[in-house]
Amino acid sequence: MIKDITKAKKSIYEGAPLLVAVDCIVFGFDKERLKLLLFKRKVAPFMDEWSLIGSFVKVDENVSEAAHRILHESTGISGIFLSELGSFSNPSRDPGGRVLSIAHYALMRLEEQDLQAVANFQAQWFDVEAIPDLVLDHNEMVAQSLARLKVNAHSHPIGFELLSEKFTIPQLQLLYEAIFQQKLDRRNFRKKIKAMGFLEKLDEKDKSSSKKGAYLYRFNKEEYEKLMKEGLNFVI
Amino acid sequence: MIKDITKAKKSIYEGAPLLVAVDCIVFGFDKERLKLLLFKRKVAPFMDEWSLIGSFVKVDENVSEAAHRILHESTGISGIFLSELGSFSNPSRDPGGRVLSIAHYALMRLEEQDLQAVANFQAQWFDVEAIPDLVLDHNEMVAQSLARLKVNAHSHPIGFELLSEKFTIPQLQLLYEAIFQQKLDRRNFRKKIKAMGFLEKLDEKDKSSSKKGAYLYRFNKEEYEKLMKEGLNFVI
DNA sequence: CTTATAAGTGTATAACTGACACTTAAGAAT
DNA sequence: ATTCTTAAGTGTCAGTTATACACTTATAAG
Repeated sequence: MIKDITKAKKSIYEGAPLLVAVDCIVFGFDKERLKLLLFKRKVAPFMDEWSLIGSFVKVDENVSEAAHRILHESTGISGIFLSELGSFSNPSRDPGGRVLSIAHYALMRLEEQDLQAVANFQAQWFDVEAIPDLVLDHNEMVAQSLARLKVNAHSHPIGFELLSEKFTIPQLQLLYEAIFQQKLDRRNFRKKIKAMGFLEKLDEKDKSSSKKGAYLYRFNKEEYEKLMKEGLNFVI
Repeated sequence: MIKDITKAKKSIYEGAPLLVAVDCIVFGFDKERLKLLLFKRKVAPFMDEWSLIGSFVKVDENVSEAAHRILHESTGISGIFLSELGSFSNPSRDPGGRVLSIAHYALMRLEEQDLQAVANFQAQWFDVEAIPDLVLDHNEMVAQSLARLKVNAHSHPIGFELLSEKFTIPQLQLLYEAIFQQKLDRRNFRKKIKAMGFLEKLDEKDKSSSKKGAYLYRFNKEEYEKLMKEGLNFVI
């Protein structure tokens, strides 16, 4: 920090600037499986290889703004949950130059149109169980994001960023099973999640996955925030 | 990322480079209280104001290496636990220029010599309950670090980075009380921490804080790592 | 009207958490 | 020598929470 910036510019970076980029690890949930958004690069270098979406931070924006902007420019997606994962700064991580990337992971609800829409951007949703080889250190970024997601899911109702406004309890359970990568007991899951008190049962049913149909619920955000302030422990 | 680096250098940063710095939030524990290491700046700007230690990342090192190097150069401290907190990137955070800082928090054992040694570097250990106004956004960095420390202390035996090799259970309890900012029950604390199974009782006593003396313990790292792999839940 | 399928529900046992009070060791004071 | 002071060390019980587990119900399909 602020030793002498003018000197720093000259002595540290002259002729070999350090560029700052943002990469986004975008997770979505299509009511059954956890998905990851990837892009097929259409230009050199790494033409035709799969990659996360990312670009450079501009001088007049902070990194969070950059992440939102880049995501919007590259996919049309906006207004979703984004959280900083951490920096990836190995000096030789990018053969094209010294680029430090601040990875962000994003969570979004996958509606029908999202599955279509991203195709216009040469993007594709992959099942997290079947992620291809990615450019640079992007596989490592994905692995760290999944680990972070697992940890955070224990203390935040992350599920609600990933589900559409109305969802069934079996859908919510599928999501948590995808995040934790383990089967959960149906009865105990329902008991716990209901006991937390921020689910609102609706009078509608979703019959897309069974004849009987499952009741739809809604997440009561006010109730949740009240509970968080009191120190909710969200253990599934 | 990697759209076209040559173009990026030109169009994004020409004449207004974005510099990358690292700031270190260094916590220590002196067997009684949680402390924070601060520096009195001896040069303009912000002469004579208190500040965290930080400097610029060099082109041939990653940010973690930079944090260790900067800490060593500024304090003589080396080989301590360091973890990335996150980026601070408000474009106007530093009036001297566009500097993005990646904050790292560090935990260290405070031995007698450390209390002396830092004086040679115009540094001073402050009680975390009494931190002065700091330059730039450093107070915010400290606040976020304390919050992170609180969260992490629940899932990692952070205490052991902050205590010297041999410690008593009452010292360990004081540390957790400082981190969580609440009193804990002596009997229950002892019960839980012992049940975790990675404390080795020694035949020595520390009589610095009572006539009776408290038994010294040692942290068994192998045992701890074995437990972590099996999925230890470190809840104090 | 039978069948197949996923949704929905309750209970009993074990494990854990949290509250709580007296005894002990040893130096200090008399 | 005896008493006093101080922090260290110890166990139990009650309440809560976690886990394991099996049958009934609603409805569309055949």
